[in-house]
Amino acid sequence: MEREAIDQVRRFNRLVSQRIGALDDDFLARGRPLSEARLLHEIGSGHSNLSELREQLGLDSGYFARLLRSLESQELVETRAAPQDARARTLHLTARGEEEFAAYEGLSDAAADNLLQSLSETQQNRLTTAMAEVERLLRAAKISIALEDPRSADAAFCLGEYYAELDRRFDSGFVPDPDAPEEEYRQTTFLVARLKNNPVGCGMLRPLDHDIGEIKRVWTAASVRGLGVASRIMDRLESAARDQGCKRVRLDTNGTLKEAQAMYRKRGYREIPRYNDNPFAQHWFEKTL
Amino acid sequence: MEREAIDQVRRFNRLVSQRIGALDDDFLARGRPLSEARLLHEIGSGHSNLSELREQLGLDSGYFARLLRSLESQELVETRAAPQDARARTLHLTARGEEEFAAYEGLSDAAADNLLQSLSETQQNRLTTAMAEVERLLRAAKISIALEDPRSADAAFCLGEYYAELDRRFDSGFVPDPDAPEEEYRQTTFLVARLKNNPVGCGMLRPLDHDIGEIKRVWTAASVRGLGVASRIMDRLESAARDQGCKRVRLDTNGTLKEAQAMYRKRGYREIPRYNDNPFAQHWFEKTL
DNA sequence: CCATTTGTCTGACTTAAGTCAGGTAAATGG
DNA sequence: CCATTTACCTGACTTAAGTCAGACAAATGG
Repeated sequence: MEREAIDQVRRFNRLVSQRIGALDDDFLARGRPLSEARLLHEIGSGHSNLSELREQLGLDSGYFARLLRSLESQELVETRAAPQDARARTLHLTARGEEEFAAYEGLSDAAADNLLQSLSETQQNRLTTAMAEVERLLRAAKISIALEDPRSADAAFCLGEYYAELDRRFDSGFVPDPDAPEEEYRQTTFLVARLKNNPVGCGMLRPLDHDIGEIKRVWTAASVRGLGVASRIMDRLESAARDQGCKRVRLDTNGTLKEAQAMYRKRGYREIPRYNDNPFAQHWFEKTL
Repeated sequence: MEREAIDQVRRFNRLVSQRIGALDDDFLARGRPLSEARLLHEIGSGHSNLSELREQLGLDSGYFARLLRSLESQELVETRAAPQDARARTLHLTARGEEEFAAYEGLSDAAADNLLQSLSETQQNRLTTAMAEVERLLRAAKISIALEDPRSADAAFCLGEYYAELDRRFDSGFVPDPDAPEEEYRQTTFLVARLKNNPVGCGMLRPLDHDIGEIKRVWTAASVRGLGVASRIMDRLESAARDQGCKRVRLDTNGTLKEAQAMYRKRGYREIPRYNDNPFAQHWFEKTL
């Protein structure tokens, strides 16, 4: 199973990189080095900030400057001083640049369409559906989850976002608890999910009783919802609880958080009577580990 | 819809080529140019014929020789004269080469596993399933279907394979009709499906009555079954029939060809009474276009 | 207001990757 | 058996892609 999955991924990579390689060569077809074509494409797609773009493409600043000079000498791109900072530069396509950009777009579209056209309609639909799934999951795989100090800046950011959302969604609004004492922090397992170093989710576990843990503050940024981040956080928190010797975990929630409740039930949580005096809680759940 | 599908394909390509690029760089991590690493990998995977491999990788013969010299000087690869032809050479890994090959394999496995490990188990299954689907369909998309003279070598090859298979599968064996007269060929629409110029499927349409066409000899090579090639051939034949003014198409089949019958029914064919005297036919179908 | 940092640029270099024009020896077809 | 083809090789070259050290001017922080 394991072996099969790895082989599938590797076969996929091999096949796709051939295919994609072939598509990329179409870029070359317009008689321009690939790096220039790519840069032109990025500028045309609205990246007008030089340093940001260089950072994103991960290129050496000298090399990048030279690529720009080349595009300028072809009169495809103009650079202007940035309004706020005379050292920085902004990038813009000229009219000719726009034309070239459109030509590349047309080529890329044609290549994609060509691929689709060699399939029946049913197959086309299956292909795009499967591609969307692969894309979604590759995106999800880029998100890493790690232990974090609950007093760190990233933890604070996640909690801030979480509280703001609760305040928006609860009928009664929401006011967070005051900060927990040091003692409590020490016993807390706090996880942060990150996409390229940006925090996009969190969740925590704390002891409730000698063999019961409580899961709290599971949050996912809107930008990454539907990627199963909350599930992965829950997985990790539950296995942490198990490692700490808990037999059961509990959690509470508000009636307006329907998706969360659906997830809890799907993960095997059962509704139980009120076990705390949280004024914002309307449902209480428990799962036996 | 169209637009969305194209965008999905392009988004997928972009995302995947980044990911794959990152995987490929891992090859570089062993301090060897990518082309050498790739060549080593191919030789290790059992490609021992120099000219075949060069052909497959599409490399210049001079360049290829140089790559080989480099691998030889690193004592990773040995070349020997081919037994049947003293001009040709065969390629083999040395013991050190095997070690390096195993190291690359390990790295690739680790990269794939690393990707999988950052997903939940459910997500891993979904990812590999979707990848298998994409792979299957990309493979299918490489198959092109084109009009062909029914007397060409490729058509003869397909028909030969088709008849051989019928002979194997029919309880009574199978003996093909003698060649049709020129007149009949002229009215026949013959299609051949090809994968990289190798014929892997065929199918034909001929007029049966003034507004009825007959589909015959739809065959798919075992190596590409399950990729929907037969469906695509049927699509093309039916639309050819429509273009020729047919209102209905008919076909006959033998009882042992269960998959074919299932496909016909799925495509809207209904069983009808015997309409010809084909001694090998046991079922007759018709579809209104 | 001055030392330092930041954002961009130039010049001099390297490496990977590939092309092209021949050259040699074995095989092959008439 | 000889002219031609085939399979591989070498040497001389090119191009894309990138690295690195340092230069310069604007911004910034104390």
